[in-house]
Amino acid sequence: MPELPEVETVRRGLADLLPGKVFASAGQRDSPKSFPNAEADVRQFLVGATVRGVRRRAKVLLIDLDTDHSLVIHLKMTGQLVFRGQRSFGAGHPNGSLIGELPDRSTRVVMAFTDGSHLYFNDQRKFGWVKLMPSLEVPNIDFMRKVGPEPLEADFTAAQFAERFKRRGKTNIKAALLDQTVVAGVGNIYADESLWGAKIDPRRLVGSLSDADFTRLHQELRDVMNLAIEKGGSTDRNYVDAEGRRGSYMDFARVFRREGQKCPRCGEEIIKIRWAGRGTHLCENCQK
DNA sequence: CACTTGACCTGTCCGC
DNA sequence: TGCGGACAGGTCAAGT
Repeated sequence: MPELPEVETVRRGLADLLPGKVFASAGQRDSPKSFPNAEADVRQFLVGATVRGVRRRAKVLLIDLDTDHSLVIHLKMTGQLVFRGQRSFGAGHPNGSLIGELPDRSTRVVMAFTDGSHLYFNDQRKFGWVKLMPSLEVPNIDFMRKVGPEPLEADFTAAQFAERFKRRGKTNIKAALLDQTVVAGVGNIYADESLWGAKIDPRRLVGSLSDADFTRLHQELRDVMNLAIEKGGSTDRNYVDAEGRRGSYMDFARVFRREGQKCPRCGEEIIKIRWAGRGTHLCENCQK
């Protein structure tokens, strides 16, 4: 999915577009799991509600409403949240949208605003969801209670980062990085990219890493995620931002999806293996 | 509790 | 061009 940099890019787009808009309607098209909300709640707390702001926690988006309710949204693997103004436009429009007419066959939820604009939730694989709930309950859902700290917070130190991994000492560093309860927002792309940057083999046991290893990994993870946000995220397949545009981080990736190419650091061949249940890219020559 | 594996879905690509 | 299988950026539940 959409990992932290992609979700943050969508958040920034929506934060420019949505505040002040008033919901006119919202409903699922053919996939009840994508929008599992009682019709009565939608009528009472969403229709007529004004958007106050858009937040992100880990890979979760939060659209806050003036009814003290929030739309809680997870894009999972293939989710997209695409905004369209009153005048609809398709591929090739000057704004660079890659998405054509909406809704399309992967549109699961359509949200309309009173000014005639729309927000579409597209999700090919139907893993994602849009849930309406009281804003005060959001911190109490299981995921929010368990999720680890935000890696890009200014006061998140290398020492705190290393400390978080202690309870996962017997597993490998790749699996631990993907564990959202250790640190929030890391997915397969930025796990591989940051491990390459820190020169750490993804198969290493967490317990075997030194303080210096954690310090490098902490720095590389923050650097690569900040660069990815600057580039509008990674579009490997489905990901697009709030206006349907692709991200360009994949042009800058060092190992992810670059198997068979030369390592930009040492020139040896980048390989792809199956590890921690995921496709994993590395340079065996410089990641130890 | 820590850890691993399979399930949830649809679409695409690759080998036969 | 058809078909089976593997795989795809993420969590969960259920197993050991």
